[in-house]
Amino acid sequence: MKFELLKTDDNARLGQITTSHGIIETPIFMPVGTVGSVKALTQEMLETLGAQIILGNTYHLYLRPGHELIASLGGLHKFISWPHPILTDSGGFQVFSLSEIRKTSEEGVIFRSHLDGSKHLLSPERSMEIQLALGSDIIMAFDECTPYPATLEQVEESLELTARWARRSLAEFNRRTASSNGMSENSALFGIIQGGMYLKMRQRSLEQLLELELPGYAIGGLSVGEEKGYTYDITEYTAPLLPTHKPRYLMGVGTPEDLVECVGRGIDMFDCVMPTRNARNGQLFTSQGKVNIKNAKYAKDDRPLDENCECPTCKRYSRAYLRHLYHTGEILSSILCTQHNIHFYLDTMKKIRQSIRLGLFKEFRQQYLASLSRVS
RNA sequence: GCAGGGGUGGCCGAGAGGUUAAUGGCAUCAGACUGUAAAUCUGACACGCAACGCGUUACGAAGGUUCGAAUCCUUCCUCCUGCA
Repeated sequence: MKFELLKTDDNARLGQITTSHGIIETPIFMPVGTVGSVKALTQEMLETLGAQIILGNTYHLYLRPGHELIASLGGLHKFISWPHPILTDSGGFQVFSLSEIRKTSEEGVIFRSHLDGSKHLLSPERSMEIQLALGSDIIMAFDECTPYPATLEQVEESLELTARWARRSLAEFNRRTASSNGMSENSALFGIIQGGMYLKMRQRSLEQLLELELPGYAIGGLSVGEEKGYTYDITEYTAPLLPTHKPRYLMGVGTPEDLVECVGRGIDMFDCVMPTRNARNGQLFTSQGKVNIKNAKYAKDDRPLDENCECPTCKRYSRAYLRHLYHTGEILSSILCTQHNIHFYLDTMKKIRQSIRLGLFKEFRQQYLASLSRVS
């Protein structure tokens, strides 16, 4: 993996990540495909929409169908027929989201499978083994996504654990790939900064992880229920302290506004479940703001969802039809709505990149944010 | 005609004298969703109002018994099943 910083415009950065499965233009949004599928979309559709990289999840793919099975079938890219870049999350987020059914120790985390209740240990070593078996282009260190709210002491303890796990992740990565710097021919290991909502703790976490000189860094533990101001403040504080010539990934963020705001604070990569999940629940993102397609007011509305949108959904179908599909529970509802939302997110990133290229990011940001608050 | 069983809020369906404006489910309306245990979850859902309270009307219809009835009695309307 190689990262080139092509241009900056204030704090916004235009760059390019080269992996063995292709080039990623940054800033980028990465659709989430937890179990080897971006829900409701085919790989063909993702390609048509211009997705450059998608996510997979260590915990979920380990449970089903199993990383060994995937490895025996030639790796995740081949298994799901996605010849483009893939990033896998380490399972660190499941430490947070499955807190009811897991137990954390120094060694790692014991999960009770949400599928059958069986016990499984996920550790830095295990996470590396799984992600390498999957053949992921970008591998995330195994971390603990610190919950919110948390006291200073809790945050400190959590970030220290994440740092120790990061060291172990790196050691295991190097051991398995016979490399020395978290970067093999096929994969690169990214570290994750924790530290809750405390700037000092963020700095501490950052210093610990920078020592490892990993090929890329992520900011984790945001958008976990905190007030929006924190998300931006922590990002604004943390991002500039990360190495200039390495990619910066803000994990799990966010809304369209978040993307623009955080590119403006120096972020290169984003992923979020929001466009896909919300699409399935009838909430669509448009150039004029959010639209709840289930609302009665769209029953007789024969306009396209977003008149400014070039996606296959908007070019062909009406709001009335989309509402009908949602209300009748048709599978096509999820498909068309997800297609639109992913298009909207990817298109936003494309416009962001273009504006940075032209040195007009600030103008774009202002105009974009203003348009989102229009009534639709 | 005889025997038996029913009619409950938009629909289905509980409740069998008093915390019942009436459990549930569906439908409807609105909201939420941020490294996916999510095609999920939450709220509203008789009507009116100066509305975390008050008033009115409600369990096929009309009477009645009772301090009190969707729940008991009478008549009527109506639906279903079996036998003729």
